[in-house]
Amino acid sequence: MPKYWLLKSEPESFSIQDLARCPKKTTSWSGVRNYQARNYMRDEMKTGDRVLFYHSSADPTAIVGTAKIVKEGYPDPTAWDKNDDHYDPAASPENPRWSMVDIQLDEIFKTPLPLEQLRKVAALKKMELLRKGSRLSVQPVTKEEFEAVLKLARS
DNA sequence: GCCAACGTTGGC
DNA sequence: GCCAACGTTGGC
Repeated sequence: MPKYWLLKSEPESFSIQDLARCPKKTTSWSGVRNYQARNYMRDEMKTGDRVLFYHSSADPTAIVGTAKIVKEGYPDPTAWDKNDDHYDPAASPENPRWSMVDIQLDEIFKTPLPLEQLRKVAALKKMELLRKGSRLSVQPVTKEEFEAVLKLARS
């Protein structure tokens, strides 16, 4: 049974269109520096899990497509790269501290689903993304929520 | 181990 | 740009 997730990205730094241009439409999800998000990637994400791709700090903020996990949690080497924006002096190859997964694009929605629209959907009432103050950049999504989002994208 | 100060996220 | 809602840090 696959699990379901939502990944946030600021399109100014990495958009779903950028993902479409990657070799094999695949990228490593590096740079996450939050323990809860790391734990999901390191411990719970499995190959074949499905992903909703969300554009934060965008106009409008919206779920813009889907992807899947193609490689399970492994060390994030940007953590010990001094020139990387997400450099962490406490991380090293011996003690990686941060993890990432690889994702591959499945689909870019013809029409993005903005937050405003998602808030109107009864099936998504409890979705973590829509909770006030929700900041987690890697979130679990229920099967029901994932399917409700897909249904919206096709309507 | 508490908690105030600080830094960050992210919608608006 | 504002600011609410976080998460992290570090003094004690």
